[in-house]
Amino acid sequence: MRKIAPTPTPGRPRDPETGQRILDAALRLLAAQGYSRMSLDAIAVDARVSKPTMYRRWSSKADLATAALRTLQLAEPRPDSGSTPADLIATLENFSRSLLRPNGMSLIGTVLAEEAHTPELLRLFRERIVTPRRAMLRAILDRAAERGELRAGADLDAAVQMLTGAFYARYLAQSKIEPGFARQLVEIVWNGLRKVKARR
Amino acid sequence: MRKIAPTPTPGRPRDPETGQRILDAALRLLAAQGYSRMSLDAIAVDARVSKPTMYRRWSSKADLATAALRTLQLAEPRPDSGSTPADLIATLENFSRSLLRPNGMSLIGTVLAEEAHTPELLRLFRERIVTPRRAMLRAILDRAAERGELRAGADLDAAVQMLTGAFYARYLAQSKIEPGFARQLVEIVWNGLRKVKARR
DNA sequence: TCATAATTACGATACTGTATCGTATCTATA
DNA sequence: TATAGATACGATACAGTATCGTAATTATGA
Repeated sequence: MRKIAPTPTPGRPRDPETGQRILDAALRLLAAQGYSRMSLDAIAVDARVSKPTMYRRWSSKADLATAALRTLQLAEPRPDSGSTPADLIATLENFSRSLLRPNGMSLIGTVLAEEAHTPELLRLFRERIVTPRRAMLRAILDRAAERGELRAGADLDAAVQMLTGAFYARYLAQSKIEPGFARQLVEIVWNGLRKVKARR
Repeated sequence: MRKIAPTPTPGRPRDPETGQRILDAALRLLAAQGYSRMSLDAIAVDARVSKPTMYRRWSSKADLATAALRTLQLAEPRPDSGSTPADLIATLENFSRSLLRPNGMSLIGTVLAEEAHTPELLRLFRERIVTPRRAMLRAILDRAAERGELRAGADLDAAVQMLTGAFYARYLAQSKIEPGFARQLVEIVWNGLRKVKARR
Protein backbone atom coordinates (compact mmCIF):
# COMPACT_ATOMS: atom_id res chain seq x y z
CA MET A 1 0.00 0.00 0.00
CA ARG A 2 1.52 3.24 -1.05
CA LYS A 3 2.12 5.77 1.68
CA ILE A 4 0.09 8.91 1.03
CA ALA A 5 2.27 11.95 1.45
CA PRO A 6 0.65 15.20 2.51
CA THR A 7 -0.07 17.52 -0.34
CA PRO A 8 3.15 19.40 -0.84
CA THR A 9 3.02 23.16 -0.90
CA PRO A 10 4.74 24.53 -3.94
CA GLY A 11 7.88 26.50 -3.28
CA ARG A 12 10.69 26.30 -0.84
CA PRO A 13 9.74 24.91 2.55
CA ARG A 14 10.42 26.86 5.74
CA ASP A 15 13.33 25.76 7.83
CA PRO A 16 12.05 24.96 11.34
CA GLU A 17 15.53 25.41 12.77
CA THR A 18 15.51 28.96 11.51
CA GLY A 19 12.25 29.63 13.32
CA GLN A 20 13.56 28.12 16.51
CA ARG A 21 16.79 30.14 16.30
CA ILE A 22 14.75 33.30 16.00
CA LEU A 23 12.59 32.44 19.03
CA ASP A 24 15.66 31.59 21.13
CA ALA A 25 17.34 34.84 20.18
CA ALA A 26 14.19 36.83 20.89
CA LEU A 27 13.79 35.31 24.35
CA ARG A 28 17.43 35.95 25.17
CA LEU A 29 17.36 39.56 24.08
CA LEU A 30 13.96 40.20 25.65
CA ALA A 31 15.41 39.16 29.01
CA ALA A 32 18.69 40.99 28.50
CA GLN A 33 17.46 44.28 27.12
CA GLY A 34 13.80 44.51 27.92
CA TYR A 35 11.04 44.68 25.34
CA SER A 36 11.31 48.26 24.26
CA ARG A 37 15.07 48.33 23.87
CA MET A 38 15.24 44.92 22.21
CA SER A 39 15.45 45.48 18.46
CA LEU A 40 14.49 43.31 15.54
CA ASP A 41 17.85 44.09 13.95
CA ALA A 42 19.63 42.65 16.99
CA ILE A 43 17.49 39.52 16.98
CA ALA A 44 18.19 39.04 13.29
CA VAL A 45 21.94 39.33 13.87
CA ASP A 46 21.84 37.00 16.87
CA ALA A 47 19.79 34.38 15.00
CA ARG A 48 21.81 34.92 11.80
CA VAL A 49 18.76 35.62 9.66
CA SER A 50 17.40 38.63 7.87
CA LYS A 51 14.47 40.64 9.08
CA PRO A 52 12.07 39.66 6.28
CA THR A 53 12.73 36.07 7.33
CA MET A 54 11.31 36.95 10.72
CA TYR A 55 8.41 38.93 9.25
CA ARG A 56 7.42 35.93 7.22
CA ARG A 57 6.67 34.11 10.44
CA TRP A 58 5.52 36.84 12.80
CA SER A 59 3.64 39.93 11.86
CA SER A 60 5.21 42.37 14.31
CA LYS A 61 7.66 42.84 17.10
CA ALA A 62 4.95 42.19 19.69
CA ASP A 63 3.91 39.02 17.85
CA LEU A 64 7.47 37.69 17.98
CA ALA A 65 7.98 38.58 21.61
CA THR A 66 4.79 36.84 22.66
CA ALA A 67 5.72 33.79 20.60
CA ALA A 68 9.08 33.73 22.35
CA LEU A 69 7.43 33.87 25.77
CA ARG A 70 5.12 31.06 24.71
CA THR A 71 8.17 28.81 24.46
CA LEU A 72 8.89 29.36 28.15
CA GLN A 73 8.37 26.30 30.27
CA LEU A 74 8.78 25.62 33.94
CA ALA A 75 11.11 22.65 33.82
CA GLU A 76 11.83 22.04 37.47
CA PRO A 77 11.47 18.83 39.47
CA ARG A 78 8.48 18.37 41.76
CA PRO A 79 9.78 17.09 45.11
CA ASP A 80 7.47 14.73 46.96
CA SER A 81 9.50 13.27 49.79
CA GLY A 82 6.72 13.11 52.35
CA SER A 83 8.32 15.90 54.37
CA THR A 84 6.58 19.19 53.73
CA PRO A 85 9.36 21.51 54.90
CA ALA A 86 11.95 19.59 52.86
CA ASP A 87 9.79 19.71 49.73
CA LEU A 88 9.16 23.42 50.14
CA ILE A 89 12.85 24.11 50.61
CA ALA A 90 13.86 22.04 47.57
CA THR A 91 11.27 23.72 45.36
CA LEU A 92 12.26 27.18 46.54
CA GLU A 93 15.93 26.48 45.97
CA ASN A 94 15.19 25.60 42.35
CA PHE A 95 13.25 28.84 42.07
CA SER A 96 16.11 30.80 43.60
CA ARG A 97 18.53 29.36 41.05
CA SER A 98 16.35 30.32 38.12
CA LEU A 99 15.92 33.86 39.45
CA LEU A 100 19.67 34.24 39.81
CA ARG A 101 20.38 33.16 36.25
CA PRO A 102 21.56 36.02 34.06
CA ASN A 103 18.58 38.29 33.41
CA GLY A 104 16.23 36.08 35.43
CA MET A 105 14.84 39.04 37.29
CA SER A 106 14.99 41.48 34.45
CA LEU A 107 12.56 39.37 32.41
CA ILE A 108 10.09 39.82 35.26
CA GLY A 109 10.90 43.51 35.31
CA THR A 110 10.21 43.94 31.66
CA VAL A 111 6.86 42.13 31.61
CA LEU A 112 5.74 44.33 34.51
CA ALA A 113 7.04 47.49 32.90
CA GLU A 114 5.25 46.60 29.65
CA GLU A 115 1.89 45.83 31.28
CA ALA A 116 0.20 48.92 29.92
CA HIS A 117 1.75 48.82 26.46
CA THR A 118 2.05 45.11 25.57
CA PRO A 119 -0.10 43.30 28.14
CA GLU A 120 0.15 39.91 26.48
CA LEU A 121 3.74 39.65 27.68
CA LEU A 122 2.71 39.65 31.34
CA ARG A 123 -0.27 37.39 30.57
CA LEU A 124 1.97 34.79 28.94
CA PHE A 125 4.62 34.98 31.64
CA ARG A 126 1.90 34.32 34.19
CA GLU A 127 0.52 31.42 32.25
CA ARG A 128 3.85 29.76 31.56
CA ILE A 129 5.83 30.41 34.74
CA VAL A 130 4.00 32.13 37.57
CA THR A 131 0.88 29.95 37.71
CA PRO A 132 2.72 26.60 37.34
CA ARG A 133 5.15 27.51 40.09
CA ARG A 134 2.37 28.53 42.44
CA ALA A 135 0.63 25.26 41.67
CA MET A 136 3.77 23.32 42.58
CA LEU A 137 4.07 24.93 45.97
CA ARG A 138 0.34 24.73 46.54
CA ALA A 139 0.40 21.00 45.80
CA ILE A 140 3.00 20.48 48.52
CA LEU A 141 0.83 22.31 51.03
CA ASP A 142 -2.29 20.48 49.90
CA ARG A 143 -0.55 17.16 50.52
CA ALA A 144 0.40 18.43 53.99
CA ALA A 145 -3.25 19.27 54.60
CA GLU A 146 -4.29 15.79 53.48
CA ARG A 147 -1.78 14.29 55.85
CA GLY A 148 -3.40 16.34 58.63
CA GLU A 149 -0.27 18.37 59.26
CA LEU A 150 -1.82 21.82 59.03
CA ARG A 151 -3.75 23.82 61.60
CA ALA A 152 -7.14 25.20 60.63
CA GLY A 153 -7.68 28.71 59.39
CA ALA A 154 -4.52 29.57 57.49
CA ASP A 155 -4.76 30.72 53.89
CA LEU A 156 -2.52 28.43 51.85
CA ASP A 157 -2.46 30.75 48.87
CA ALA A 158 -1.17 33.58 51.04
CA ALA A 159 1.55 31.23 52.29
CA VAL A 160 2.58 30.40 48.71
CA GLN A 161 2.70 34.08 47.77
CA MET A 162 4.95 34.81 50.71
CA LEU A 163 7.32 31.98 49.90
CA THR A 164 7.82 33.05 46.30
CA GLY A 165 7.47 36.77 46.89
CA ALA A 166 10.22 36.82 49.48
CA PHE A 167 12.71 36.09 46.67
CA TYR A 168 11.51 39.02 44.62
CA ALA A 169 11.70 41.27 47.69
CA ARG A 170 15.19 40.07 48.52
CA TYR A 171 16.37 40.63 44.97
CA LEU A 172 14.80 44.05 44.85
CA ALA A 173 16.58 44.90 48.12
CA GLN A 174 20.03 43.58 47.25
CA SER A 175 20.25 41.96 43.80
CA LYS A 176 21.38 38.80 45.49
CA ILE A 177 19.91 35.89 47.41
CA GLU A 178 22.09 34.08 49.92
CA PRO A 179 22.16 30.31 50.30
CA GLY A 180 19.93 29.27 53.16
CA PHE A 181 17.31 31.93 52.48
CA ALA A 182 14.75 29.32 51.49
CA ARG A 183 15.35 27.48 54.75
CA GLN A 184 14.75 30.63 56.78
CA LEU A 185 11.48 31.32 55.00
CA VAL A 186 10.17 27.82 55.38
CA GLU A 187 11.11 27.78 59.06
CA ILE A 188 8.81 30.72 59.74
CA VAL A 189 5.97 29.72 57.44
CA TRP A 190 6.02 26.14 58.60
CA ASN A 191 5.81 27.30 62.20
CA GLY A 192 2.91 29.50 61.17
CA LEU A 193 1.00 26.80 59.34
CA ARG A 194 1.45 23.51 61.06
CA LYS A 195 -0.80 21.97 63.61
CA VAL A 196 0.72 22.47 67.02
CA LYS A 197 1.65 19.60 69.18
CA ALA A 198 3.02 20.29 72.57
CA ARG A 199 6.19 22.21 71.95
CA ARG A 200 9.03 21.92 74.37
CA MET B 1 24.99 92.34 62.44
CA ARG B 2 24.21 92.64 58.77
CA LYS B 3 23.10 89.50 57.10
CA ILE B 4 25.55 88.53 54.38
CA ALA B 5 23.66 87.71 51.22
CA PRO B 6 25.22 85.29 48.76
CA THR B 7 26.84 87.01 45.82
CA PRO B 8 24.07 87.38 43.29
CA THR B 9 24.71 85.98 39.88
CA PRO B 10 23.94 88.36 37.06
CA GLY B 11 21.34 87.17 34.63
CA ARG B 12 17.87 85.77 34.85
CA PRO B 13 17.42 83.46 37.79
CA ARG B 14 16.29 79.90 37.29
CA ASP B 15 12.68 79.24 38.10
CA PRO B 16 12.54 76.49 40.72
CA GLU B 17 8.96 75.72 39.73
CA THR B 18 10.17 74.91 36.25
CA GLY B 19 12.70 72.46 37.61
CA GLN B 20 10.11 70.82 39.81
CA ARG B 21 7.61 70.52 36.95
CA ILE B 22 10.25 68.73 34.91
CA LEU B 23 11.05 66.28 37.72
CA ASP B 24 7.37 65.57 38.31
CA ALA B 25 6.79 64.94 34.63
CA ALA B 26 9.85 62.72 34.41
CA LEU B 27 8.77 60.59 37.35
CA ARG B 28 5.25 60.24 35.95
CA LEU B 29 6.42 59.21 32.51
CA LEU B 30 9.13 56.94 33.88
CA ALA B 31 6.49 55.00 35.77
CA ALA B 32 3.97 55.06 32.92
CA GLN B 33 6.22 54.21 29.98
CA GLY B 34 9.38 52.75 31.42
CA TYR B 35 12.80 54.26 31.05
CA SER B 36 13.60 53.30 27.51
CA ARG B 37 10.28 54.31 26.00
CA MET B 38 10.05 57.54 27.97
CA SER B 39 11.23 60.36 25.71
CA LEU B 40 12.64 63.76 26.51
CA ASP B 41 10.25 65.28 23.99
CA ALA B 42 7.31 63.84 25.95
CA ILE B 43 8.66 65.14 29.26
CA ALA B 44 9.15 68.57 27.74
CA VAL B 45 5.55 68.63 26.50
CA ASP B 46 4.18 67.34 29.80
CA ALA B 47 6.18 69.89 31.82
CA ARG B 48 5.47 72.68 29.25
CA VAL B 49 9.15 73.50 28.82
CA SER B 50 11.61 73.25 25.99
CA LYS B 51 14.27 70.59 25.76
CA PRO B 52 17.16 73.05 26.13
CA THR B 53 15.56 74.10 29.43
CA MET B 54 15.89 70.55 30.66
CA TYR B 55 19.43 70.21 29.32
CA ARG B 56 20.41 73.31 31.23
CA ARG B 57 19.70 71.41 34.42
CA TRP B 58 20.54 67.82 33.65
CA SER B 59 23.21 66.58 31.30
CA SER B 60 21.43 63.54 29.91
CA LYS B 61 18.32 61.42 29.99
CA ALA B 62 19.82 59.15 32.65
CA ASP B 63 20.79 62.15 34.76
CA LEU B 64 17.20 63.43 34.68
CA ALA B 65 15.69 60.04 35.43
CA THR B 66 17.94 59.52 38.43
CA ALA B 67 17.17 63.01 39.68
CA ALA B 68 13.46 62.22 39.37
CA LEU B 69 13.87 59.03 41.38
CA ARG B 70 15.81 60.94 43.97
CA THR B 71 12.64 62.92 44.67
CA LEU B 72 10.84 59.74 45.69
CA GLN B 73 10.04 59.56 49.33
CA LEU B 74 8.29 57.03 51.47
CA ALA B 75 5.63 59.18 53.04
CA GLU B 76 3.64 56.65 54.98
CA PRO B 77 2.69 56.69 58.65
CA ARG B 78 4.59 54.53 61.09
CA PRO B 79 2.02 52.72 63.24
CA ASP B 80 3.07 52.06 66.81
CA SER B 81 -0.06 50.90 68.61
CA GLY B 82 1.62 48.37 70.90
CA SER B 83 0.00 45.51 68.99
CA THR B 84 2.47 43.92 66.63
CA PRO B 85 -0.07 42.24 64.29
CA ALA B 86 -2.13 45.43 64.07
CA ASP B 87 0.95 47.52 63.23
CA LEU B 88 2.10 45.05 60.61
CA ILE B 89 -1.33 44.99 59.00
CA ALA B 90 -1.63 48.78 58.95
CA THR B 91 1.83 49.19 57.42
CA LEU B 92 1.17 46.54 54.80
CA GLU B 93 -2.15 48.08 53.87
CA ASN B 94 -0.41 51.37 53.16
CA PHE B 95 2.10 49.48 51.05
CA SER B 96 -0.68 47.73 49.17
CA ARG B 97 -2.33 51.04 48.36
CA SER B 98 0.85 52.51 46.96
CA LEU B 99 1.47 49.43 44.82
CA LEU B 100 -2.05 49.64 43.40
CA ARG B 101 -1.70 53.27 42.39
CA PRO B 102 -1.47 53.75 38.64
CA ASN B 103 1.90 52.51 37.49
CA GLY B 104 2.95 51.59 41.01
CA MET B 105 4.18 48.18 39.95
CA SER B 106 5.45 49.23 36.56
CA LEU B 107 7.97 51.58 38.18
CA ILE B 108 9.38 48.55 39.97
CA GLY B 109 9.33 46.65 36.71
CA THR B 110 11.27 49.30 34.87
CA VAL B 111 14.02 49.68 37.47
CA LEU B 112 14.49 45.91 37.40
CA ALA B 113 14.46 45.77 33.62
CA GLU B 114 17.02 48.56 33.45
CA GLU B 115 19.39 47.01 35.99
CA ALA B 116 22.03 46.16 33.40
CA HIS B 117 21.74 49.35 31.37
CA THR B 118 21.07 52.12 33.90
CA PRO B 119 21.85 50.60 37.29
CA GLU B 120 21.53 53.83 39.22
CA LEU B 121 17.75 53.66 38.76
CA LEU B 122 17.48 50.46 40.81
CA ARG B 123 20.03 51.75 43.30
CA LEU B 124 18.02 54.91 43.93
CA PHE B 125 14.72 53.09 44.12
CA ARG B 126 16.25 50.84 46.74
CA GLU B 127 17.61 53.73 48.71
CA ARG B 128 14.43 55.81 48.61
CA ILE B 129 11.68 53.23 48.88
CA VAL B 130 12.74 49.64 49.42
CA THR B 131 15.16 50.12 52.29
CA PRO B 132 12.96 52.58 54.27
CA ARG B 133 9.96 50.29 53.98
CA ARG B 134 11.93 47.30 55.16
CA ALA B 135 13.18 49.37 58.07
CA MET B 136 9.60 50.27 59.03
CA LEU B 137 8.49 46.67 59.17
CA ARG B 138 11.69 45.61 60.88
CA ALA B 139 11.18 48.27 63.56
CA ILE B 140 7.77 46.80 64.35
CA LEU B 141 9.27 43.35 64.76
CA ASP B 142 12.19 44.68 66.80
CA ARG B 143 9.73 46.29 69.20
CA ALA B 144 7.93 42.97 69.46
CA ALA B 145 11.23 41.32 70.30
CA GLU B 146 11.90 43.92 72.99
CA ARG B 147 8.49 43.26 74.46
CA GLY B 148 9.44 39.59 74.62
CA GLU B 149 6.73 38.55 72.18
CA LEU B 150 8.89 36.57 69.78
CA ARG B 151 10.17 33.03 69.98
CA ALA B 152 13.88 32.44 69.55
CA GLY B 153 15.48 31.42 66.28
CA ALA B 154 13.37 33.12 63.64
CA ASP B 155 15.03 35.37 61.09
CA LEU B 156 13.22 38.71 61.26
CA ASP B 157 14.61 39.91 57.96
CA ALA B 158 13.22 36.84 56.20
CA ALA B 159 9.85 37.61 57.78
CA VAL B 160 9.97 41.19 56.47
CA GLN B 161 10.87 39.97 52.98
CA MET B 162 7.94 37.60 52.97
CA LEU B 163 5.49 40.26 54.12
CA THR B 164 6.47 42.72 51.40
CA GLY B 165 7.30 40.15 48.75
CA ALA B 166 3.90 38.54 48.96
CA PHE B 167 2.40 41.68 47.43
CA TYR B 168 4.78 41.55 44.49
CA ALA B 169 3.98 37.86 43.98
CA ARG B 170 0.26 38.48 44.20
CA TYR B 171 0.45 41.33 41.68
CA LEU B 172 2.60 39.25 39.36
CA ALA B 173 0.02 36.47 39.56
CA GLN B 174 -3.12 38.56 39.09
CA SER B 175 -2.47 42.32 38.72
CA LYS B 176 -4.67 42.85 41.72
CA ILE B 177 -4.51 42.57 45.50
CA GLU B 178 -7.70 41.91 47.41
CA PRO B 179 -8.64 43.65 50.64
CA GLY B 180 -7.73 41.44 53.56
CA PHE B 181 -4.61 40.07 51.96
CA ALA B 182 -2.40 41.81 54.51
CA ARG B 183 -4.40 40.24 57.32
CA GLN B 184 -3.93 36.77 55.89
CA LEU B 185 -0.19 37.24 55.60
CA VAL B 186 0.22 38.58 59.10
CA GLU B 187 -1.90 35.76 60.51
CA ILE B 188 0.55 33.20 59.20
CA VAL B 189 3.76 35.06 59.92
CA TRP B 190 2.64 36.08 63.37
CA ASN B 191 1.84 32.47 64.18
CA GLY B 192 5.27 31.54 62.89
CA LEU B 193 7.14 34.17 64.88
CA ARG B 194 5.50 34.61 68.22
CA LYS B 195 6.38 32.94 71.42
CA VAL B 196 3.93 30.17 72.06
CA LYS B 197 1.75 30.11 75.07
CA ALA B 198 -0.58 27.27 75.53
CA ARG B 199 -2.83 27.38 72.53
CA ARG B 200 -6.35 26.16 72.77
C1' DT C 1 19.08 107.70 40.63
C1' DC C 2 18.23 106.01 36.24
C1' DA C 3 19.24 104.01 31.87
C1' DT C 4 21.85 100.78 29.65
C1' DA C 5 25.07 96.88 29.06
C1' DA C 6 26.02 92.32 30.16
C1' DT C 7 24.58 87.99 31.51
C1' DT C 8 21.76 83.93 32.10
C1' DA C 9 17.10 81.63 31.51
C1' DC C 10 13.45 80.48 28.61
C1' DG C 11 10.36 78.99 24.60
C1' DA C 12 10.23 77.90 19.97
C1' DT C 13 12.25 75.97 16.25
C1' DA C 14 15.43 73.64 13.47
C1' DC C 15 19.11 70.58 12.99
C1' DT C 16 22.35 66.37 13.28
C1' DG C 17 23.40 61.74 13.52
C1' DT C 18 21.72 57.45 14.76
C1' DA C 19 18.47 53.77 15.57
C1' DT C 20 14.40 51.24 14.53
C1' DC C 21 10.29 49.07 12.32
C1' DG C 22 8.52 47.45 8.45
C1' DT C 23 8.79 46.94 3.25
C1' DA C 24 10.69 46.64 -1.68
C1' DT C 25 13.54 44.25 -4.65
C1' DC C 26 16.63 41.04 -5.81
C1' DT C 27 18.89 36.15 -5.80
C1' DA C 28 18.78 31.35 -4.20
C1' DT C 29 16.53 27.08 -3.18
C1' DA C 30 13.47 23.04 -2.97
C1' DT D 1 7.24 27.66 -10.07
C1' DA D 2 6.59 29.48 -5.71
C1' DT D 3 8.56 30.44 -1.58
C1' DA D 4 12.69 31.39 1.37
C1' DG D 5 16.24 34.35 2.35
C1' DA D 6 19.26 38.50 1.84
C1' DT D 7 20.43 43.44 1.01
C1' DA D 8 18.83 47.91 0.64
C1' DC D 9 15.57 51.33 1.53
C1' DG D 10 11.84 54.69 3.31
C1' DA D 11 9.70 56.76 7.03
C1' DT D 12 9.79 57.94 11.54
C1' DA D 13 11.43 58.67 16.23
C1' DC D 14 14.82 60.06 19.39
C1' DA D 15 18.82 62.10 22.23
C1' DG D 16 21.31 65.83 22.11
C1' DT D 17 22.71 70.46 20.07
C1' DA D 18 22.41 75.11 17.77
C1' DT D 19 20.11 79.35 17.02
C1' DC D 20 17.04 83.21 17.62
C1' DG D 21 14.26 86.49 20.06
C1' DT D 22 12.57 87.71 24.48
C1' DA D 23 12.54 87.83 29.69
C1' DA D 24 14.65 88.74 34.03
C1' DT D 25 18.30 89.85 36.83
C1' DT D 26 22.86 92.27 38.35
C1' DA D 27 26.51 95.53 37.34
C1' DT D 28 28.07 99.72 35.61
C1' DG D 29 28.48 104.45 34.14
C1' DA D 30 26.59 109.01 33.53
